[in-house]
Amino acid sequence: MELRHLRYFVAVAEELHFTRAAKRLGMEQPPLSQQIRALERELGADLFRRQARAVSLTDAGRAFFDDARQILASVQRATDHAQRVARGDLGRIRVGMINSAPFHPFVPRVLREFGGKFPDVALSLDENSTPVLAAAVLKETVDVAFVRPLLGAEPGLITEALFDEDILIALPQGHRLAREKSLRLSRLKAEPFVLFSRPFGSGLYDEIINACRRAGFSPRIGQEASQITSIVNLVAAGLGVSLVPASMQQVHSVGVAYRPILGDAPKARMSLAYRADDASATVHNLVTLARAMVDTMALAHPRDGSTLAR
Amino acid sequence: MELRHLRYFVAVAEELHFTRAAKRLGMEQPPLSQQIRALERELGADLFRRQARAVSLTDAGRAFFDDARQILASVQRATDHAQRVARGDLGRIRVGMINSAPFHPFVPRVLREFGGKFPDVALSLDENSTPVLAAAVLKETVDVAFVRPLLGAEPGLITEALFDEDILIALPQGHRLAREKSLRLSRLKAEPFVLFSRPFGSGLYDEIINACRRAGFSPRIGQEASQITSIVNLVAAGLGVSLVPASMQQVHSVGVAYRPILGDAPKARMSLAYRADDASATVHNLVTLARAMVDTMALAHPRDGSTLAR
DNA sequence: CTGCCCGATACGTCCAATATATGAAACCTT
DNA sequence: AAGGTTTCATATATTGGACGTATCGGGCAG
Repeated sequence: MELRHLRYFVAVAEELHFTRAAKRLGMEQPPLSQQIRALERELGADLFRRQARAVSLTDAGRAFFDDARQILASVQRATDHAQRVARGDLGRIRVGMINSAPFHPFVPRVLREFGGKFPDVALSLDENSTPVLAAAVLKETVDVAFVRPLLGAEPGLITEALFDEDILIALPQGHRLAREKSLRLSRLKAEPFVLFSRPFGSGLYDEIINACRRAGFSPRIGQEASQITSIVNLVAAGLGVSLVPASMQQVHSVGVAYRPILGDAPKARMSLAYRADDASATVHNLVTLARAMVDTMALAHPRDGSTLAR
Repeated sequence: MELRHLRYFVAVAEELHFTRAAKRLGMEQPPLSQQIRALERELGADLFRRQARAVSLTDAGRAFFDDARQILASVQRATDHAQRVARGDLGRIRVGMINSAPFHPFVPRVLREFGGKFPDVALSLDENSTPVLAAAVLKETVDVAFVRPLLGAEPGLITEALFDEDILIALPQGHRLAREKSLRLSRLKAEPFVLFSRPFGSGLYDEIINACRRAGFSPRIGQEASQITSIVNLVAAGLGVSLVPASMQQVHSVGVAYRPILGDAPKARMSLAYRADDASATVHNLVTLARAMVDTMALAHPRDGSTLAR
């Protein structure tokens, strides 16, 4: 049995007239009659009663009619379905993001825009550190991730820079250095630092350490934390100073004073990571959308502490 | 798109290997590849990713896989479905029956047997008078009916005699004539009769009137009723005598005395009525079953007041 | 580098779906 | 009652497309 048989059968069942049905199907009547006969032979049951001037459905025909229409509708649905998935109009995307990402307006904005454009794509989120996210993308438990720089290149993983964000000095409120409007890095030489613990760290860690080195000192690590929010909390508690992405100003304005860096300053790069061999349209759509939004963001706020990285 | 494409696609999706799938489908690999390509072209979406040594499903392929399997299962179900309906294994039958039918053990027995043999055939019942049932069968609101004789033959309606049932004299308990064990019809000459009103009557009415005529009198109609149970009730109330099928003995043994007729006696014939052009297997099954049960009934109770009519 | 695995491509064959022509039955018209 | 019309079935020819055979080509392994 082929779908052709079902299409022909439904046409005849609807018209109850072979000649008219054939016309509607864009074919001649004899082959239509033949195909219906073949279908009946295969089923081992008559579907029509051919009376003198009236074609009517048998009981089996009536039963088969309902089923056949449903099947044809299912085929149509399956086709649409597959096409939508192929276009990325329908499906699922698992997005990873570094813990600091939600505080930069860009990331939530991209996700909101994506959700508006592709309402039938289920979006699931996973907040984590950059190395964990990179591994998750390669393991295919996450499709695309907003990450900070990796320590090294991962084969099969594309990390596409989106923008560079300024890094600010985070000081406990009331700290001696907080009286200044802006500071050179070297001023932090004697201060205890609150930073990522290395194994959890991203390339951002190296970026900061190197900037300190260039400023002539090696930061004294007082406290370690694995998440950016914890770092801000420790600074607020007066346990040390830190260097954090500008977008962290959004949190904890009480307890923490953020000051720009004078002179040679490190940058916090935000990148999009995804599998090099990922053919998924949803991922492609998200990446494309993010790229486009980076451009419009640059036009809208040319000097908001972020600069184009591409 | 044809079901062939879905079958091929499902095979490849299950094997993730064109050559193996082709073998499983009993064909060669090149035409299989071609058909899959054609399917992909028609959908406008790739279903497989052909890597060096590994075939895998794309997102669209995964979506289509689920749908395709369901469609193929639906086709199988529709086929089974139609075949079962054609065999009369599945469906519906609307059975009509004359009001007196439920009191003869035969009718409920046939229905019980039918329900046991064809549990997936929904059985609906309609109790009514013979002419109403005959009209209902022709109008196709009833498929088959247990009826008494019709006044005349109806074109397109087959009435197939099942058995003839004795007719008894129904007397009010304590009636003068109830002292007799059995009576000639002529003894009822002076009695007021309780009978069907003519328009509602079946051929049974004529049968009774004619038997009385043969016995030398025309029955004096005292009361009329449209249903056999009402007639028995009126007799029990002492409003007259009547002639009723023997199976009515089952009701109202108090209040009514039933006496056999001596000599020339009318018979109550039970027939099965159905449309001459009815091709329905359920109807055929019921009619065949009823015929067979008439035969076994005759063997089991050769002298129970019913005689074979065929 | 060579051999092998496996899907794609090229091309010929053949069947089956279709078209054309005609038949047959039933109903309508006159 | 005869002829015409409608409508589905049958007969036969045609053709397109599904399939098979042979071969290619890319990539991985040994």
